[in-house]
Amino acid sequence: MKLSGGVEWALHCCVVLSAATEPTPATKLAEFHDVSPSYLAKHLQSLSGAGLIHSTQGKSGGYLLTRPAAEITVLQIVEAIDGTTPAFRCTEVRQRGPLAAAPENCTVPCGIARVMADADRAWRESLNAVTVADLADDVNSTVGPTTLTRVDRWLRTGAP
Amino acid sequence: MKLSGGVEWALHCCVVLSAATEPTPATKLAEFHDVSPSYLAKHLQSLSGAGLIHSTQGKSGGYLLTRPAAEITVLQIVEAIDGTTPAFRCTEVRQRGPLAAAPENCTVPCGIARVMADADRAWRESLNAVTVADLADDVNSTVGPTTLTRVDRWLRTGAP
DNA sequence: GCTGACGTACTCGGATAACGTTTGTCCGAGTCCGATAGG
DNA sequence: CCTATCGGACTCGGACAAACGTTATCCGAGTACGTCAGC
Repeated sequence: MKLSGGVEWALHCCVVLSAATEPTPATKLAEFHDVSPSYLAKHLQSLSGAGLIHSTQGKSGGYLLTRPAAEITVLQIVEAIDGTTPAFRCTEVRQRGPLAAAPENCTVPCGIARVMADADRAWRESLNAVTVADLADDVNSTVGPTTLTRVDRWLRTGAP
Repeated sequence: MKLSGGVEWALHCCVVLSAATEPTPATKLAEFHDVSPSYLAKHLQSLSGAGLIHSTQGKSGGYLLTRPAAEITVLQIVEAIDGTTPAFRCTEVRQRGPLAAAPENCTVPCGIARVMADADRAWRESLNAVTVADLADDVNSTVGPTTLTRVDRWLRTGAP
């Protein structure tokens, strides 16, 4: 089981965008994180398609969060990049083979599918309990109180 | 994020093996579930390598659980097939780019990595709370009390 | 009748190809800012 | 001096290849059982 690598980039980008005071183009975000601009653009499009960020075109265009950072959860970002389909997909093995169960007896998921679905739910609930604002606060309290302010200044002026 | 399809087969096989009274060859398990024998064998090898099932060769050889079903958790099976590496892998983005953090300031994981690790832990704890014996009980209480007994009889004789 | 060795058939185990998904890249359509010319 | 128009450059968005991992398969090494010959 592997999560798409773009999830990490998207999360960092959202934290950065929560500190941005004006639209930030994808190239700036890519330069800031030192990653491939083309590939990052692809993931930002996914975030845009999910309605988490809003894009404006033109000379001073770029991306901006559509909601306050406290109203965007980590789960929403993960699902925007990685999709909402559960990791485990039941193929109804019990309905195959010589002792197959009849379809009319399979109105409820089998025990294995239920266990996996419960675990998936626990995973998603854990991610849904944290917002982008929480992540931003963590950065400020860990690295330094003025970190995100300096990030915003770098995005606007390029000064460290 | 997608889980290996072999996980489902491995779980079903372990439930069946918990009912088996004598070594069961891979071909029987494949026939019972109506899946590819060669590919199922590969996953059974993974389970064997993890020490969850024991293999005996020869004419009446096959696979058998190494422990009582109540001492084998779903998590152990999932990790045997899918590996123990977490779904999210932190690439230390914070140490890259123009405002990179110094490595000596990165003694603890960043907030994003912590959140993802917490979710992973919740997922694994949820899976670790269920044993193969629980799954077997569920089958007996859902389909019928004699289901696994009939499965064992089919494995030995071939009679439905 | 009992014991020992042998042959056979069946088992697992690892090494080997084909497919699909993810990753990575590129170019085109659309839009806003600034310069410029006219009133 | 103010305003309307035009040009240019920068932005996002979607369509197009390459690489990795998963899926699927095969054949070889090893072992326990059944048989058979000898005692």
